[in-house]
Amino acid sequence: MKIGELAARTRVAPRLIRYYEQQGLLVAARADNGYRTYTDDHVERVGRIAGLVQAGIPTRLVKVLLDAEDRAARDEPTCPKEVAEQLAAELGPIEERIACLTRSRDTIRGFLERTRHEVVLREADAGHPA
Amino acid sequence: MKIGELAARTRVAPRLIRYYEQQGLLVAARADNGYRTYTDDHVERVGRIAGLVQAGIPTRLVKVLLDAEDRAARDEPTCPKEVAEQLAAELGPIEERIACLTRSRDTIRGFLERTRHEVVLREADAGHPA
DNA sequence: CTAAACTCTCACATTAATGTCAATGTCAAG
DNA sequence: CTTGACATTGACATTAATGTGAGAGTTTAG
Repeated sequence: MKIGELAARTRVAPRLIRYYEQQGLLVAARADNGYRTYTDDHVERVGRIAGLVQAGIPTRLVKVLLDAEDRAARDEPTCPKEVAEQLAAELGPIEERIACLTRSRDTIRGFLERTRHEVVLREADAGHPA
Repeated sequence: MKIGELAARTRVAPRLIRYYEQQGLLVAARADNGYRTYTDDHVERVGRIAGLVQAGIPTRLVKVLLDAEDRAARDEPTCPKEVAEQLAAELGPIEERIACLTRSRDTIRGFLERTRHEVVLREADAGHPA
């Protein structure tokens, strides 16, 4: 598929897909005409990249992470010591982010539950007003 | 306490603490001399702000979130419909971020486990080489 | 064949979060 | 009282992620 379809499927702007490629997070084959061509695998890859970037992971680290995932997927647990150190250094901050977001998620859920009840009550009132 | 201590305790630069205040995420009392003064509560607050910002939540939304948490803490489940909508809109993206980060966390953990084993093995080899 | 829709590259603008520096004021210790 | 550490404000710089537009080639539908 071409970049437009990939963009549509991932809801990531073509501009960004090219940017991610430029940052080395993504490799795209080229058709004879120079157009980038992608496979279904790229859909997941781009989604993952965008997710991590939106979660505040800078592209430089996203690269390290995805490289690690790629190796894991290929059952290649070998990983240069230096990379392992980078990963280890990221673990803490990532866990903090998860904790922070989880807490906010729970807060929001709590609010929405109560709000939904209120709405229901209000609708009930509207249904049979005094 | 003054801004320096708060910065040290939260590991957030004074520059940013002031920035967060300017964005309305934080209210600081002022001493007679104009110095900002903080309480212990601010330590947690600033930590939370920094955590969310680093998790990719823009300050504008952090404000909405923290306002909600404040209300929840005060048992004030009332919340303008408009705010509830904003919260609802954030929920999805936040969950995605959590999912993304969680996956990366697991990948990293897996790697580190295996790496640790390798290191141990290598050390063992070093201990009694052929 | 032609027009519209896509693609390419390149350049420039923007936004948010942050760093940095300068000029000034305050405070605490010697 | 002076010096050094810290605070204040304000201006300016930077970085990363993104938006935007131009100019040129490609493809597809009519």
